[in-house]
Amino acid sequence: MNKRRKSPVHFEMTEVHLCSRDLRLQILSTLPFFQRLPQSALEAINQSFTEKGFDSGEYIYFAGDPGQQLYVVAQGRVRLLRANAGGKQVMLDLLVPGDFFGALPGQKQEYLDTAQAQTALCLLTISGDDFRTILETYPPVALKVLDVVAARLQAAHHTIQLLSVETAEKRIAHILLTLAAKLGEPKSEGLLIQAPLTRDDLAEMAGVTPETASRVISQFQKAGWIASGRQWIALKDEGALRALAEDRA
Amino acid sequence: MNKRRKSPVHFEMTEVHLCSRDLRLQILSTLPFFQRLPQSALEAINQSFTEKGFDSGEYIYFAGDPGQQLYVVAQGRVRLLRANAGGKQVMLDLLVPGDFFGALPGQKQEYLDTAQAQTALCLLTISGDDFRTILETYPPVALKVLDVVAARLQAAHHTIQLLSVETAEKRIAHILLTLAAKLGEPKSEGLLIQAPLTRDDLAEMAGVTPETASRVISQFQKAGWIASGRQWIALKDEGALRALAEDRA
DNA sequence: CGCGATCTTGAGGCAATTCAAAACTAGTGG
DNA sequence: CCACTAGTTTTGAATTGCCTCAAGATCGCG
Repeated sequence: MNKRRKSPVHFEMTEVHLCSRDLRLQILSTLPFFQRLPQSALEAINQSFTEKGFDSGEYIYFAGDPGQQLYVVAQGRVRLLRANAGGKQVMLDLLVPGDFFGALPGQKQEYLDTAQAQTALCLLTISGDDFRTILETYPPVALKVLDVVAARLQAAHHTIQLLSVETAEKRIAHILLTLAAKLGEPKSEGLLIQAPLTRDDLAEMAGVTPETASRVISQFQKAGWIASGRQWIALKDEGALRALAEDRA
Repeated sequence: MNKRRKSPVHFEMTEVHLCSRDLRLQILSTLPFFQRLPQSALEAINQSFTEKGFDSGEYIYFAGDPGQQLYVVAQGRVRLLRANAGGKQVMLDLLVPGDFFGALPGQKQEYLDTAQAQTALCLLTISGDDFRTILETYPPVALKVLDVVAARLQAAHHTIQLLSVETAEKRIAHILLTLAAKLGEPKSEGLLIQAPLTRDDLAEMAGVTPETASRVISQFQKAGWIASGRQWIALKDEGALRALAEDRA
């Protein structure tokens, strides 16, 4: 019983992945904040971006590195991390295509967090100054960016609340629900989280140790709420998880 | 020994405090994001704001309340809170004159956190729609607001890191340093944090219980790093605290 | 002076961590 | 095709940092 299944997640190849030229424009035009811009503007903006590929596991930059680049995920997933002196780290965010990260507007000369490729990656990048110029040139874009950053602030506040007042069990339930909403795809196993997700990853998101994450996952599995294996998790009973997460259990 | 001193913090009166008419304009023009605007624009913006007073302890709004108002602190201090079903709460931020809060741009129809007057208060308020109109009318303002929100996101990420990987002791050291940088005034007792600050407040900021906060404060006091009494704390040895906070101890 | 609120301190308990070892998985090459 | 191996996951036992519960001390105010 409790047989572990073969991974249903389709992993990207691990070689560097460059975006094709037309893909670039397509990605840019799909970005929520560049929508409704005239084609000419998109062309101009496209000029300012450079593409860059990364292998899975590679670091894009480290906290403390000097730099002012802004990145946009075209393909793949990026882990945004912070580590303390003791080496323990948190995952602040898991970025998917369309998300931006790096030097946010009005930031100092150095990166405050670490960015790592979770999968093979294609990024579009632009200097902070050039990005600011775009924002100044196209005010509607600035408003869109503001909306995105404000939404992220709310998400961060939610995380702070979880870390402060909730148990490990509830934090992990919350994170599974968030990930499923962001990356979930219906499969035979349940709502599969489409990203290679180790126990360590989960632990870093929930602010617990990998062992605790594993114990909680086992528990959820025994309850029949999820299915999971190596580097993947699928939700089978979202309602039950939500009930637990929201104290309605 | 360890005699407790009389509170050196000057507490505001507890009655509702309304801003004088000219104070309003002065406050608005002092706001970082309305600077460099022509006087005429300031006048127009001023029209859109309404003033509102609150007693110390009063709630401005609760999480879940429907509403779309944006608030700017003119005088006093505001606690931004989130509570869970069990009643435990976190303080997300302590807002001082010039800070805004409430319905951030592009937000749903309800408040996600709770705002409470920590002191007698004078607020300026504007509807989310009107604020958005201002941002659309004056693009430089939108950029300024973006900078502020981005900075808050960084601060929130820092807090997440603290809560995830640091001990109660270090978290409290961090918070004292942050508060001192924001509200500190040099006094004979040391760098005094100019706000009524109970152990409960500290506990809510650090994500610990009031008892733990008290124990840590006692410890810091014995080490001679801080002085403290009822509702106040002053830093005497910032360096030592920073060394502890940054793992250089 | 006495009351209510704040703060301190102690003792016991518990959730989560640490340390450690075993079980499992997926990919590798014989 | 199967055994081998490196990485991942599970599980156990002991430890600990923080919480809970509770009493007592202290402060500031009317």
